[in-house]
Amino acid sequence: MAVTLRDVAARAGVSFKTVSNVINDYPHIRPATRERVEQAIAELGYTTNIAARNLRRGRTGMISLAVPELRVSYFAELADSVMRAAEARDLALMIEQTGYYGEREPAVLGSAMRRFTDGLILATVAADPYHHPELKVSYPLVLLGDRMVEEQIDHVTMANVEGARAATEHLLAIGCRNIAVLGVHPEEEHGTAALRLEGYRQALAAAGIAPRRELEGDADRWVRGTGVAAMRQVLDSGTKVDGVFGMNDSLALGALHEIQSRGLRVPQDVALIGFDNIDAAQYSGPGLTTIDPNRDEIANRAVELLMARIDGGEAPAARFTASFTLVQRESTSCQASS
Amino acid sequence: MAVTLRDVAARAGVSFKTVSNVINDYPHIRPATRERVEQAIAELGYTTNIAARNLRRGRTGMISLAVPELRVSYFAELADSVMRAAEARDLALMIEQTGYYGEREPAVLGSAMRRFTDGLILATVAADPYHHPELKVSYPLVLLGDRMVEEQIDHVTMANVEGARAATEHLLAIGCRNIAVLGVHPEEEHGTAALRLEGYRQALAAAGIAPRRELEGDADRWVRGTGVAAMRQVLDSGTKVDGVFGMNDSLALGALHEIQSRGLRVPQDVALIGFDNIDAAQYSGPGLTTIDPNRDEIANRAVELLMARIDGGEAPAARFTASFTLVQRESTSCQASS
DNA sequence: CAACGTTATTACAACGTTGTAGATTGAGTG
DNA sequence: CACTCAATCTACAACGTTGTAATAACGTTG
Repeated sequence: MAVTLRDVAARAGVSFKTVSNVINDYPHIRPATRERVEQAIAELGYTTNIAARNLRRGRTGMISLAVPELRVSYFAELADSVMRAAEARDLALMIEQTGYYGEREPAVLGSAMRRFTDGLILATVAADPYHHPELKVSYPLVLLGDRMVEEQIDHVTMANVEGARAATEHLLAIGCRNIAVLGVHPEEEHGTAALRLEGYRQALAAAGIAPRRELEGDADRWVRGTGVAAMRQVLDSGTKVDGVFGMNDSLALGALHEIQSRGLRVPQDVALIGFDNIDAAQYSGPGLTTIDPNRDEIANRAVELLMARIDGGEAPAARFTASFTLVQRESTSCQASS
Repeated sequence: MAVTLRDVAARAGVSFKTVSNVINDYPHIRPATRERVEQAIAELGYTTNIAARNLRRGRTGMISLAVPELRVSYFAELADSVMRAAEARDLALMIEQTGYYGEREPAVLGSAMRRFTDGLILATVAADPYHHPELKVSYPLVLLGDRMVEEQIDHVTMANVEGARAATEHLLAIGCRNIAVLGVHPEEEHGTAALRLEGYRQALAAAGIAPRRELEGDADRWVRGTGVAAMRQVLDSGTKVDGVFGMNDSLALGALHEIQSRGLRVPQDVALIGFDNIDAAQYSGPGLTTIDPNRDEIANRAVELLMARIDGGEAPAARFTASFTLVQRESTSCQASS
């Protein structure tokens, strides 16, 4: 069944080590020999036994990515990006799930499954940066998260505060003055919700506008359903709203639905902006303006950092914050100024 | 760095094979010995080297799942199901992507990456069952697809025709008589689109209703945007529509948007049903009635079949069609009968 | 207490690959 | 033509585990 180096060697009339050399591009091989070996490989359909190579080399060429839930679009798209980044470096990627609230993080961090791979990229949920699972693991680890919480570990993050601020400023720039924010976690001091709320408030403050609690819609999970509810909460308060910042796109899309079902027009009556730039944002009607956190950049940087660690880099923990861009679509276009 | 069986053995004062025996639950070990070994393992933080075990055992304990695109919700949710099914059997899962049109299928089938795993579950796109990549591979393979196209290979599929028929019958049952269908691929004879269209037509025929071309909305990719366009195509034709069957949920959600933005109410003016039961279907307003293809059942069966092949089962190619259920939500409720 | 049959443990040989170091070849040089 | 030095190839020993088979320990029994 399994064709080995020895089988190929026998067929080509060389030592099995020569076959190995051919495969690994050892420079000093006569063209004639190389050709004979390659032909034998082709004839026998040899493929190298990865388990043996891994054992010998002491590494697997696989890395793993742990995300909360694959079925959350943002993470599916992130996984897609990381997969491409890994592929570009000839690495295979394994995906693991830690649960929506990160409840399986400890299990994943300690998992035997992890032994399949050379290192781990962990997309933390990290609502509370001080209540972390044991991150002092003995293998290469890169964190992908909202904020840099852990001093000793490589960390790639996105510009949550700045992005949220830019989103809010965009609404201000097109004339909105009564801007709601959706997705607030009232009790939380760290984590994405707190950071993006901070950006929102910074923008308001810079424009000389005081934040108002009735414009802040709460939402625990950031999905469409809670977006609908949060929008409802704000609109039902009776306050005037001419702009909405959804702290992620799902919230914004939920809000879009609620706004339209009340007979209000987007963007004419209410302008709307999201955060994440998931695929669904461009398919809504109107298309959703949003902050693109540059997943490709995040993914590439994370894989790069991880590889450096795997290769034994002893540099101090690296930090990287990805750039973001504002993607303008119809949900904030041609707004009549207030 | 790496702790091996030998290190543990030295600490526990036994031969390294005894340690191996403890780990592998060999029955004849004295309790005292077992305890000593287990303590040594704990103290040294030993974890077994998977590469070595794989090499020795001749298998990896990993399987791979190839889907077109992870960012398509249906596949993300399918991957989630397969991951759980694999986990339940102590298998690790690797995910690969074959591209929206399956253009990377040949690469994945022949990929060296595949050598990491003991077998492959391939979610085929299979628009054309006769234009297949080389499926005569030498490793265990299970197909997950719309229809059973290949005689020689284990195949798990869903009841596309029956599901579509049930969806359409549901619309008929609540009184719809002018039922549009969205997502038609006019030139295609096989594949999901053709099958679901067939189910739609069967239901109409059984009710004594003739199909009408102007009620069939075309859509190449099945995403929200094309759903909007397909719905527009049908409504712009000026024909009366009181029910819509989206051949998947994304199409239906796109249609929902188009319908509502024309001031029509769902379900009062137009009832709407989808197919797939993706998460987003329950977050729309109104919630989307849809056909649930029972991904968990599909996933479990596929993993089961694959394991049997990996274990050397020589049974003739198995076929399995998952059951489906109709999930009723508001988009088809309390419809005033026509 | 010798002989026996379990129960526990261990020695040894793989699994298929790559790194190291040594052996061979062959061309160029004095 | 011996001599040197690359270029080319090969022998051997790992990597850390598990399967096989042999050995050691230990109660039981006659």
